[in-house]
Amino acid sequence: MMSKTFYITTPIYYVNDKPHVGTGLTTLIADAVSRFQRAQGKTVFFLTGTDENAPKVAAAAQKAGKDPQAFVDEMASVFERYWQTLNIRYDIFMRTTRTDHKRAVQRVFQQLLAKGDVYAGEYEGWYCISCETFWTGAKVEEERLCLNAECRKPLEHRKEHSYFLRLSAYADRLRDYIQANPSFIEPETRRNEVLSFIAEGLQDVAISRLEANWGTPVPGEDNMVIYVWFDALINYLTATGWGENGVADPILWPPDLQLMGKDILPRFHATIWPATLMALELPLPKQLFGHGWWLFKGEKISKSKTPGGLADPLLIVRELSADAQCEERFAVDALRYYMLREMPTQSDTNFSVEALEARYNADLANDLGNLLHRTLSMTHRYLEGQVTNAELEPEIAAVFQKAVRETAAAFHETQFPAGLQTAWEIIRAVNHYYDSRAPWNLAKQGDLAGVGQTLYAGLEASRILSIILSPVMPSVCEAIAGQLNLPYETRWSEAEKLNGLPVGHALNQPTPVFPRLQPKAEAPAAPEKKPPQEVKPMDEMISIDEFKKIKIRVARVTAAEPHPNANKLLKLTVSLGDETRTIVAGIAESHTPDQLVGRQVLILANLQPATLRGVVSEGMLLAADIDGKAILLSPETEVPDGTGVR
RNA sequence: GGCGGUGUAGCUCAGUGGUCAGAGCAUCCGGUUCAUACCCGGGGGGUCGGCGGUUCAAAUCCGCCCGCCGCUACCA
Repeated sequence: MMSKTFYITTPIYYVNDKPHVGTGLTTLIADAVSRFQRAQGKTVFFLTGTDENAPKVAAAAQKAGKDPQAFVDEMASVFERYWQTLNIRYDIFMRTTRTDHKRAVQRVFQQLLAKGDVYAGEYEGWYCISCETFWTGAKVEEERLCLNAECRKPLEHRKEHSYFLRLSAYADRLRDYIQANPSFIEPETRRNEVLSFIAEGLQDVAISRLEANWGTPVPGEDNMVIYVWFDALINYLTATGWGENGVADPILWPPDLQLMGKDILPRFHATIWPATLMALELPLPKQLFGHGWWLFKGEKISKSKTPGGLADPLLIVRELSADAQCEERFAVDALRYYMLREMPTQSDTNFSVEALEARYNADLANDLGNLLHRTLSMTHRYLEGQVTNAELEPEIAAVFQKAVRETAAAFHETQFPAGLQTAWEIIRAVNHYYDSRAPWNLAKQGDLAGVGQTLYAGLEASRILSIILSPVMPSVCEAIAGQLNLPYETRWSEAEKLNGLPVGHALNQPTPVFPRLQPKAEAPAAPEKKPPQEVKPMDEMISIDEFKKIKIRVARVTAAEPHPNANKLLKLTVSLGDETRTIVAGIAESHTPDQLVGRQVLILANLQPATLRGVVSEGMLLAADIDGKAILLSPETEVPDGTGVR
């Protein structure tokens, strides 16, 4: 029987935006793991792809004036181009618009329906069209805004016939499984998060949506499609050909490693997904790995705050390549190295061009590149470019072997920062060794045998590095092998061997792979670049008539007290002259009650009342928002309470 | 607020009871010159977030507090 293939996946990405450094990181980790596993002799099946069945996609296509299928085709190819440029070698680019996928999803649906793990019911609740999610809870009832912090759009009340996945029935099994198999969810902090998420109680999830035009139709229903997340998760299964007969291919199934950002782990990959597999009586993935996020200057990457160029891997590569005068494919490898050397695992990590450049110079130009270059230069200068001695001193050989072993152990655990750090021990050891042996002095003394023996350490180090670094920097490693006049070798077992360069082997002339980055001349007080003003499309504008519907009035705070049942809210009593109202405001973190009494403030007066933690609020306090901190607005001079604002 | 993390040199981080607490980068000094102004050595720089406790011995275990992060829950 054939041995099990190493099956590794990234999430399939939403096609409504091009890749950024976040999706780039997940995909890069997957590529490096794939290359490493291949180097270990495994057959690898590496899946990435695009999630195309979201109703939002159809809407975006319509807006762009395109046919939805043409639109997703275009976006899918944008992703494929990105991955090609970053030298990502996947085996399958999965797309959920594939008919075999859709058929297989329907098969899952029918199978679970027959078993009772999917049941028909009625869904009533608040729905975010943009996020394609129903939200529940007191907060939603009150504010009717999407709970997704990035979205916060108004929700729509929907009551619809729906199908549910009986997730609640799997909560105990899931919890037990996770506890019995700690390596199922890594790293540990994610595992704890998932366990507490489950402990809070898993609700059955609606897995159908009313929608006729785009998505995977629910079997036997008109105008109903499968919920896009449920549809998307199943891609990992349908990509293996499961849909053909409903039997999992034992060569491929289950996945060995499923990578993703931490945000989509608890709610989807660690609950809905394994519960679905349990319901299908299929083995669960061996491991779900949720890495942390890249931050920009300590803040979460976001479309509004992060300058576009910083988040686009291709622009970063292009700029580095231009600044350093290195080939673009090597700049790609430099970015790959940086991302994996500093990859966020437990917590989030800052991403910065400065840090990338620091790694480039210190690790790649000064260490890796320079070691190869000085070694080859001396070989040509003293030994006519030939290997004259193929015997490593035992001490240095031991260092190499230990580093190769430890690097492999770290890569096996997806610990690239540790693995790369260990690999660099080899470089450090050779630089030390050169310093103690001073082959340039040996040459002056005519001890060419000594020179040959010393330089052999650098040659072997370069050969070994060209193998063990190739999961991370494939193009660079190929170039190193080329300068050593060796065929490009990626098999790890060849790195474990010593003395791989025979006496008499002729080396090629060295060329710097990573030319050193020169410190940028201080830009002569470049004027602060203003981001181009975004032109608001007309549909975000409102008419004067719409504005006239909004009644803003001046009110005086006559009393203020903490909300009896909430710690971020204050309960205010305000006077509008002829009328007194109670207003609940979320300003307890920025204001104390006594700071407010007597003040004039602006309120939105014709807002529907809402109950907030048991207190009816009859209006909304207006305030400027500085990172969530409220700065209250007041009239320029005292005016009669209740004065209207226009 | 609840739950889970985290806080160690200017920066990024190792270090889960036991020599004066470590590495890389940065910085300063020295050496070297084969090499991409590179490499090698050395120095400076830390009350290991704070306060208590356990112990012969704590960055490491326990308790409380503070800061930051994540999930979650009331910022109309």
